[in-house]
Amino acid sequence: MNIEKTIQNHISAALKAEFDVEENNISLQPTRKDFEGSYTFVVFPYIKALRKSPVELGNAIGNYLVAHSGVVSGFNVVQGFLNLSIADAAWIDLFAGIFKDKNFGQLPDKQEVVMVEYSSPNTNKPLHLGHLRNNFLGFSVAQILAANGYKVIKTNLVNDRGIHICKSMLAYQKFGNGETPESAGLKGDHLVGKYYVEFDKHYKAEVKALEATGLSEEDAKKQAPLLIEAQEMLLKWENNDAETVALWKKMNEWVFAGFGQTYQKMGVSFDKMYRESETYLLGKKFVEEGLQSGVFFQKEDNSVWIDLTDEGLDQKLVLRKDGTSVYITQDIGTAELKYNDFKMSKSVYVVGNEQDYHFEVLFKIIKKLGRPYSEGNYHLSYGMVDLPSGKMKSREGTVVDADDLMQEMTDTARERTMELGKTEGFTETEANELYDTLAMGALKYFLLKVDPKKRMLFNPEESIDFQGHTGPFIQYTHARICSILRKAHEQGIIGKTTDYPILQESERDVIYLLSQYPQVLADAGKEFSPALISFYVYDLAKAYNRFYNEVNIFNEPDKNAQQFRVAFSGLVGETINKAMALLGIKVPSRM
RNA sequence: GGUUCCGUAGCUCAGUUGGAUAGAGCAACAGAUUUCUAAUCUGUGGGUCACAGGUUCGAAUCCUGUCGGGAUCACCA
Repeated sequence: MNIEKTIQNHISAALKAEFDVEENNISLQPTRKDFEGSYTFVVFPYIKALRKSPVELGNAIGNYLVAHSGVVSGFNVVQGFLNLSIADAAWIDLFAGIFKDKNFGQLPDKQEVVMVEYSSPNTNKPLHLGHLRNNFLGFSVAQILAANGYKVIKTNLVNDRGIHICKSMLAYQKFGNGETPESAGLKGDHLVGKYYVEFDKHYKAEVKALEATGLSEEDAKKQAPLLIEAQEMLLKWENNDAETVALWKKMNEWVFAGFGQTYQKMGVSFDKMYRESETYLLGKKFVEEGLQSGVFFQKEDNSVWIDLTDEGLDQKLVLRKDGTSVYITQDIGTAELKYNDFKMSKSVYVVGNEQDYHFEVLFKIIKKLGRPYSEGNYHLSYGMVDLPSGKMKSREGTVVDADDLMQEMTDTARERTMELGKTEGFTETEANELYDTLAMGALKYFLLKVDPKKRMLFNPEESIDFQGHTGPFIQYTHARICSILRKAHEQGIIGKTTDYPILQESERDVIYLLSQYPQVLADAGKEFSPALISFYVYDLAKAYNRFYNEVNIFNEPDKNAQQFRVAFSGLVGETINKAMALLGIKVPSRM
């Protein structure tokens, strides 16, 4: 039985019976802690039309609910707020209903395919902190949508071509001396990243030298020999030059091997990988067709553009004058390919908010081209991750490397666990698994608890915190519950949901939270917001911990109460497990 | 400069369509363990919700303006 629905229906009925008012959209809110009651109905909106005082109206509805609803046991009216107390029997009934429902937390099948594209790395440098937010978000959103009843396809569009790759390749060619990941003792992505930095160093030196000869900064940047070489290399690549392609393939393989390891540690996965090198030609084809049909136009230098001034935007380049494709060219091609593969009705792009403009343009172009996937495109635009020292800049070396960070977190988890002396009874493998679980739990929770749309600050000291509003706090609560269930099992206590005499305040709070789970899940799916789940599961863990401190299970003389509390703890543990899984976070049974 | 997002406690963040005395965590201070895991729990202090107007029974929330910050406006991806 859903208490909320029951009350809403009876308020509607009360308004109809007592005042002849049709109102089917009744909104309830949880009662503030300082007042008695569980649910509150605000009567203000109705007093004017009914010409009643708030107290009169509140009393009338309150009395009606006590008499008819079967769940409201009492009420009080403060100003315009009708606070309703719920009978224990109704809470227990609610709990029993959830306990029985094996599919609790899985919403009905929507018969709809949704694609979530995330990660989308460049193959010229290793992943960093910003990518962590992206990957955790993307994976979590995919889990949340699946729990909402969608068929979800996770994809990763790898930007494996373009001028940036050529920069790494060129620098490797010039300064690499045949180095390999094995010979350098580096992960492949880190090795390639090293040469990207190398390129930038030499390029800057060239620019400086040119400026010294009297060139303007702008001209110097365009005329630096290294950049020109890189541009030539891109042209050669697009013309399938054998040597260039061979080098490109070799370096890409290094990077993919490195990324694979990182993804595994992050605990993310994909159903399908797309490579920009496989989609840009299709994009070019659409540009040509669009040029014929007049969606695009060509300038004198042969570059191709779209005019979006009628939409309040600018003109945007879609093909360079040398015929090579740009970022958006391949995105047009990729969109087509993805749709052909999966015929999805919604497509979510998890990409940073610095690309808001890019996606606005992309979606408009798709519409102008009249593609069948013109609708349902959504840019999940998340804010940057800042450091206390300011913005991360890969070229200036102020990035936090993803691999390093995850390793540090694991080290910290190990230290912390040992300090607390909690490793007893663990094999070495189990212990290492635990450190990993805790480390990733802390990191993921830290990055996911903030509203995705907002930029956030990454404070290294706070992120490794294991107390308070953190992943490990929730994991700890789960481990505690498992401990109780183990003991109950040993003592042969079976959970049940009937014959429970009097509920504690903290038990009511927990049951209320449990009942909210489907709604929170639906909201999180609608908003694409793992943060909603994060806050929910934290609240649940906190409420359970309060119960844990106030109430004892195994010393409880009343066997009915004991059995109820075992069932109760089990359900909280399961719900924590489910909610954390939506965030991509594992929960240990001991810690 | 145009567009756009943001400004809530010392710090990091919540605050669902406008609802009561604006909430958590961290940090500070004071407590709780003969009993199921103290990575826990309880309590105290801490606020001009950037500022000024407006809308109304009622505004952190909606509207206008001002100030401050970010992103973007590339033949980079």
